[in-house]
Amino acid sequence: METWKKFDANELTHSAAHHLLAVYELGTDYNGWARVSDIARQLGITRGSVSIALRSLKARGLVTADEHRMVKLSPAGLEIVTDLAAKKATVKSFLIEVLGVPAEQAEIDGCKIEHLISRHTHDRLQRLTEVMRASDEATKAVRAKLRNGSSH
Amino acid sequence: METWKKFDANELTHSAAHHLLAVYELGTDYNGWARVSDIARQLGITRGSVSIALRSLKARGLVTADEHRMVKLSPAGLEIVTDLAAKKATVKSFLIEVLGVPAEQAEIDGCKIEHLISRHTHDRLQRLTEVMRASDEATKAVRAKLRNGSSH
DNA sequence: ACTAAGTGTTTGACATATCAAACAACTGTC
DNA sequence: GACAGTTGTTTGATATGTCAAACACTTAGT
Repeated sequence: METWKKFDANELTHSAAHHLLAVYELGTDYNGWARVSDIARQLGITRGSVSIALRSLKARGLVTADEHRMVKLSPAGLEIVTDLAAKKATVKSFLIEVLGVPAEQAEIDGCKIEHLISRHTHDRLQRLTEVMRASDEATKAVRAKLRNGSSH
Repeated sequence: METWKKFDANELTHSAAHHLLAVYELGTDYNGWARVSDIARQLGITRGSVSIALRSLKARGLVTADEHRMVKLSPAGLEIVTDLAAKKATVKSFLIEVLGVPAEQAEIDGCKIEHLISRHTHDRLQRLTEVMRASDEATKAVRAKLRNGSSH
């Protein structure tokens, strides 16, 4: 069974995923552009580390830089990060709303797994989260059962 | 937000988790004892890599070796791996039974996240899986809604 | 204009996880 | 008992992700 080795056959490492997310989030304030320093600050790592990480993201065509060293997501990078942001949101909603995990723990767990789930799992998880949000009697009953077992 | 950096503040890396699981699983056939070669074969990596990985697991007191170089989980290692095996089972059941993810994809996704979820999330996920297995009318109705949305 | 601060890069270091190849020590077979 | 195969370890290599420190360049303050 060699499934476990496919871990790093992911498109994105944990580190790369968060660098891209940082560029994306910082960019919303500046028309898509972000600076190395701000990325470093946001991720809590040094400018040097970001500089090196961006090197390979540029090489992979996921980010671009202009003559003033401002950094921006490429179309390919934007596509990846959009997908990632959707997964992040779904996982977080699921953990908090459906499972009832405390927000802080949901943040920690979600952060670790958001970029690892497949398209398929994401779709199904999103569907489940939507269904569980409904307020018909059947759903309410299931939610109630779920709550009762919380003293685990 | 520095939550993301806690990724490797995990007790266990992906690699360490799978080495421990391998010792555990191989051990069931031999009274708890496993050999480096068998671990390597099971994980699909070289004996050398396993040898090095075991070095640090020994140093951390998670596995022990006897005079014939047979490897065994320590009590601490066994405790960790028992917990891990439970998470693995829960995540897999959830993905397959509740989400309806195909078994192979569930294997891939589950393998990536099983060792990353917290105790809390595991408990809640287990509860959800149990609740969704029930065959009362309310649960059936929710499962039906879930299925209807599968054409995503 | 000068100085101080901030910015991006590079370098050398370390840790993890892997490989291939070489090695020494058993195990088995004839 | 000798030779072949298997086993566990070590070594040197590679790749990623991080750090601190040094460097050069730009920006601001006065």
